Amino acid sequence: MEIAKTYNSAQAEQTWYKYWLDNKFFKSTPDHRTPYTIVIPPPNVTGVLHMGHMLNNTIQDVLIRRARMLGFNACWVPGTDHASIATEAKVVALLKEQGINKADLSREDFLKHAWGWKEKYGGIILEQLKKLGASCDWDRTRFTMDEPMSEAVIDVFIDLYNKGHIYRGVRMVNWDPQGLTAVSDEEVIHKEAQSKLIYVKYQIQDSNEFMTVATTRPETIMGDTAVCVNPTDERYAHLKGKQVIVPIVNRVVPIIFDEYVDKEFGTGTLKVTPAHDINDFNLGQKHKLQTIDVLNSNGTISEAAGAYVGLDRFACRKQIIKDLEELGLVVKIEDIKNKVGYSERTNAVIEPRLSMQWFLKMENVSKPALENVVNGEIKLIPEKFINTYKHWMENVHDWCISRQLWWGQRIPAWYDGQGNTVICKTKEEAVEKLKIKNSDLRIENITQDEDVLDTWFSSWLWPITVFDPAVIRNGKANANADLNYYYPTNDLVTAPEILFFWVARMAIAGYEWMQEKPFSNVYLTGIVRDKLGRKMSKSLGNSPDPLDLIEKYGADGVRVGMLLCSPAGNDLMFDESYCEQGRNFANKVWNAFRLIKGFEVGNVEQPESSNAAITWFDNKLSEQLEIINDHYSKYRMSDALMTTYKLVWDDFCAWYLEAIKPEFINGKSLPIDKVTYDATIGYLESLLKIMHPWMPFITEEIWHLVNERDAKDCVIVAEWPSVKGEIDKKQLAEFEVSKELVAMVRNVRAQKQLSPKEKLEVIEKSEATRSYFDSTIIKLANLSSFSYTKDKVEGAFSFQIKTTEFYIPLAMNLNKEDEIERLTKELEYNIGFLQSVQKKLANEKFVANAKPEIIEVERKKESDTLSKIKTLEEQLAVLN
RNA sequence: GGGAGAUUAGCUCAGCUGGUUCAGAGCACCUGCCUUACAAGCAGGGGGUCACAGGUUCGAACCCUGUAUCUCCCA
Repeated sequence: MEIAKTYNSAQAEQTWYKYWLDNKFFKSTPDHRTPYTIVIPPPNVTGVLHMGHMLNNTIQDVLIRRARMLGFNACWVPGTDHASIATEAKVVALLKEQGINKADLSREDFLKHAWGWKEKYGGIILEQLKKLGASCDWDRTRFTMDEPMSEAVIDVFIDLYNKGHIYRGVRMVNWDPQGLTAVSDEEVIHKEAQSKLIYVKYQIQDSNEFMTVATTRPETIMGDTAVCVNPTDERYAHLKGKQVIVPIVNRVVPIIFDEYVDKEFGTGTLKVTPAHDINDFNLGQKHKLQTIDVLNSNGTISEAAGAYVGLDRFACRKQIIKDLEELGLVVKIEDIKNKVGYSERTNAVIEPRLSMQWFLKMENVSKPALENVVNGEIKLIPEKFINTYKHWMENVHDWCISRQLWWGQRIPAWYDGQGNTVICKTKEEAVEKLKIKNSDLRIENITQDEDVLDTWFSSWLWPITVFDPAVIRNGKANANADLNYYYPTNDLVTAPEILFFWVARMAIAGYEWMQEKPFSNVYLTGIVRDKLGRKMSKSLGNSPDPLDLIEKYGADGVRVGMLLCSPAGNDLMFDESYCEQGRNFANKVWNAFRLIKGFEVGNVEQPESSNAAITWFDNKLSEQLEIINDHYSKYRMSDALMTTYKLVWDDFCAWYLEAIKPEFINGKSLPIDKVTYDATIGYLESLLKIMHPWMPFITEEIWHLVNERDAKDCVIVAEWPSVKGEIDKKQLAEFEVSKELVAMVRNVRAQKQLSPKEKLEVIEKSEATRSYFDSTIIKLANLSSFSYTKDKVEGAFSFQIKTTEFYIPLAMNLNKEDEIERLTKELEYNIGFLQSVQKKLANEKFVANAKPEIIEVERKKESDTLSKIKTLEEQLAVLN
């Protein structure tokens, strides 16, 4: 059979993904086995795969594939998030392209368009995940706005309302003037900006005196209802009880005194605009000030301002500065740096705005979610995030859950137009309930709240409702079989940026409705950045398209590449060269397979060298597998991968295969004996299993090329190899010395420019007459013989490994000067080393305080070095 | 402004309880090889004052204090 020299990834990926699907290997249903469950962080339904998804989902797939091989009933639930604001923005933009204005559409018509868009483009990202090899149970695919999932959201709202955790009120919210909706604190991104600090003069009423107020937001002057100074500020003490005139609108407002004002900032005076700043709002509440909202929802100046009506807020800012200057009221303008909030979804500058919203009281519901992370019931990986989590949970604010959008779950609040409100699922129920409150109820006057719920108000239920959306109303005691079996899930893999958005809230929901954590471990990945440390983003154009990478390097190559550079919780500086490394590794594996496949089994005796190599690799495999398992248990993914990489490349390919490879004589490879061949196939299969979670496609491909197999005999469902009971560490150490010896011989060849084909002789100075790996050494170093002597061999090239001396008799004459120089250097180093060791041992305090085993080690070092020095001196004596 | 973390080779990172010849790995680099599994490879090699300054200790990359720089989170 002709096997291609390089591995063809595209072909294998297509074949095996389909094969796995056809054989339902990803499918999970409850059975007698222990479940291992991951719920996917649902990507936005409108999203396309980016590098962050790649990283995130590769890690999940590695975990789920390994769990499957370990015999767990592995279940990875996929799905998408309706992402209300992002999706609605996209649909609005799309309609605009078609010349349709959202404002001209009814709610029903708009939703029809939105669903149409979702059906057409939604879920592209799930198809892309398949290219990556994601082994999700696709039959379980969920969408946060699926009918049953949405119903659960409403159940939750009603439940929380009935428990008294939800209230409605006028509060200062983060308003997105472009998306025309409130957004939560977490959806505001604060960025540093260059701003102008304007010093404006306000005249004191009935006086010619002015006071100067510094502001970065002069366009809100029309909403000023006070000027505030610090009560301890001497400069303004005489103004107690006075009033000032607000420029432009000439409103007379009081001067108030409050500790809140920073004497050092600006002029130590603050204009108070309760409608447009949270702190001013608080001041306004405290001092019972009037609130004048001078902005419309879209960021233009409102009627209430009395000036500049209809002008955009930023245009107004420019204009008002100009006008104030003309009035001679501007003292100076300073350039300052300050933080400005932007909407995460639309990038518009956020406007603090008073509006009627729904809130969830967080104080009580969040308690178990805090406790159980702090006490380790839910583990965060890496642990450093516990501090961040704790800090946030201890200072958690009430959650604004209403959004002025249409795409999402509509708030189940019903009004009768006469001031009565009821919370219930249907209009029919609302009628019944309102009737009790209002005897003159007119059904045509009943309206439902126009707002929808925050997207996170549905995704916080994800680990529960993907299994049983009805559990909220049925109660935990009546949970279905799926939820009972799969909940709590095992691992959650997500980005630290949504620790509060999502992770904390899922924990809250878990304890609220299941009285149990939603997951045991939260693995937090880093942000994928480019080589220069910049976040990958569309606008920068620095993000490669993951699908292009897959095409170029193969899915396995990209998976390996991603994980080679991804420490948990730290950002990763991604570079395509990692994918190249991944692809090269895949190719290495492919070629190892080609070599083995090319062996011709003959009726020959097993060489001693092969027998020894097998014994060694048997130990090595177990030793390394143990380390790999340990890395997995600590979620050290890169380490687990690198250990696997080296086990395959260095131990298996570079040493084992070289040791057992039949000799090549007269243009023909000799046959291999059956015992060695079978052992080698066995090792290859074990390695394929160990590599499978990282490189699912190539391992499956080779698995089926190695042997004829039954339809269901696939590496994806093969049993994870086990570590053998007793690992012979001594033998492993012995082989390390042999490797060193082989390397030394190769080194000598290179130095003396001897061909690798020329056989050399090596003699070891030792009491022994043979050791276990002699024949392997002869093979690997290409020796004519490897023998032992009790006496020195004169005139031969000599070197030491540990404390043992070796000789290589060479036909050519050694250059005396070179040898003396080499040996002298080594001698000097050893003398220096001896001194440092002896100094340590001479230190009474060291001997008194250090642990005995440490002192023992130092003594050993001393004696070893002494004997080494003795040997070197003897060698030099001979040369001189 | 408040909090968390980082700084180890050219790059990306390990270094877990302070003690093995402990200063490591992978990549990159340099030298030599087209040696019939693999040039996407093989063999060999160079490279770090562990950010800086103090301190604790018999002993510090590791613990403490301060400084500098960077990153992230929150307000």
